[in-house]
Amino acid sequence: MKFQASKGTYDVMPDQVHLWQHIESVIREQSRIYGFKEIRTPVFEDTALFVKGTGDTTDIVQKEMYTFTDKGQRSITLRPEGTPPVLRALIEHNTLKEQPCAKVFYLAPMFRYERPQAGRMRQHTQFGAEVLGSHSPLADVEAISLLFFTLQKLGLGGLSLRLNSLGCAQCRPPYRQKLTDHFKPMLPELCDNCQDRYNRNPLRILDCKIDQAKFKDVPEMKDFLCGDCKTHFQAVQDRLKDIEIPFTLDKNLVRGLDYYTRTAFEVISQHLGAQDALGGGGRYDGLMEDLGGSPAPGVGFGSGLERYVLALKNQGVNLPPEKRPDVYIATLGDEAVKKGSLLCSQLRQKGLACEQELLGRSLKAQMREAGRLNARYVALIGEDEIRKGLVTLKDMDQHQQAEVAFDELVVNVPKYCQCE
RNA sequence: GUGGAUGUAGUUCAGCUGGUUAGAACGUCGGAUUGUGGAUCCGAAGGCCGGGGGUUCGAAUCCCCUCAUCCACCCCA
Repeated sequence: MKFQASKGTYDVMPDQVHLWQHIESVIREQSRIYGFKEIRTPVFEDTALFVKGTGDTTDIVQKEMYTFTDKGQRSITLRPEGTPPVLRALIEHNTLKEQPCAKVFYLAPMFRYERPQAGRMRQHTQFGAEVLGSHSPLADVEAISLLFFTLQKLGLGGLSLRLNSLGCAQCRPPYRQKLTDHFKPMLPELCDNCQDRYNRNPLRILDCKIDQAKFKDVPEMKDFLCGDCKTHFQAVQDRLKDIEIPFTLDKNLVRGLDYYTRTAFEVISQHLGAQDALGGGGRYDGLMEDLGGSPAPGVGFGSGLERYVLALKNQGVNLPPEKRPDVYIATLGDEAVKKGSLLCSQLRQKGLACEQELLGRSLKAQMREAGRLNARYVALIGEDEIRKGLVTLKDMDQHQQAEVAFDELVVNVPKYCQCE
């Protein structure tokens, strides 16, 4: 039996970790600048939270959830998306009663049972953010701009933002009716999938790539938007223009989740394959109430870090260099090994990143190792050094070395090692 | 869930229509330099050729099954 990572999961090995840490630190810093506080919720929740929040007509709930029964006979689900748990937590902790508006972000693993492919994993990591309590178009722009500028800050290029308005509880039902009326006569001509969508959520038919050609004279949401929705949508667009976020209107952008109202958006990258959305989101003015909280509007997004990584690699972005070890301690002989291990410990106490030989290899091999690790200095201790009570300190960049008294080196490290 | 492609040293890959001890590059280890890295040269280690079954005198190579990975559909981040 040879074990391997489960289907759709992967390991981030040590040589890749700095890329992830870089992305995560940019995300945290951007979130701070935009005034979003981090929130951490459990990896699993009561299954009903997603059935109710995400929506039982969605693919996520219908076929993609990791659901199991625990020993207490509770139905538990590994979270497939971040928004319902976040709202649950805000409701549970009465956050909006203490403050009228809350802005939170999360950076956490999500789980969906899907067939893996480029940019789609069963366990993936999402950066998401939510603005709760505000109807203002500015709230929409807060979410969109955090997403967009964070991607930009990371050096992701070839971005485009697509925008649409799905209307509200007042104006969407009539539109939905109009849409079903429109599709009814042509239903037999539509693909199997769309026939299914017709019953589940007719708006999603607009997303279909196969039948696009038949959609020429389909009624459009924009002609049905109520006055408030129209004003809101226009204001979102105006504010985006003010802050110079380019976007295109996409009347077919529907989003797969049931809870969206008004604004829906998506950021896609040219540098990705079929799964080209770096992030997407929208407004969900009814969701707080659906989940048992006091009515409150909200808007947010989710975005996939695996796709950031893919896109960054595909476009060949270079990253800030990894931190190098300050000192590599090379030793020859038993006494030297003991002395070296003491030096290593003392230098570490002083805050230097130190490595020592653990395999007892030849000096040549130790030097090669130091080179491979890109150590700034090598502290060499052999029999000569032991006899004289000193250390040969080699500057690996300058190819120079000098002898320094052991005690002097430990006491006065900065004088000898110019370390960042 | 559907379709296509691919599984050979640690890694990336050769291996033609089946024919002896399965190769290269990079990496690793050692040596040239008995105590000094990245370059160069020399050498070594390292493979149940994804797994199982079948055809054959003979299978990495052909057939079947299976598993896995990748890509795409679907859907989404």
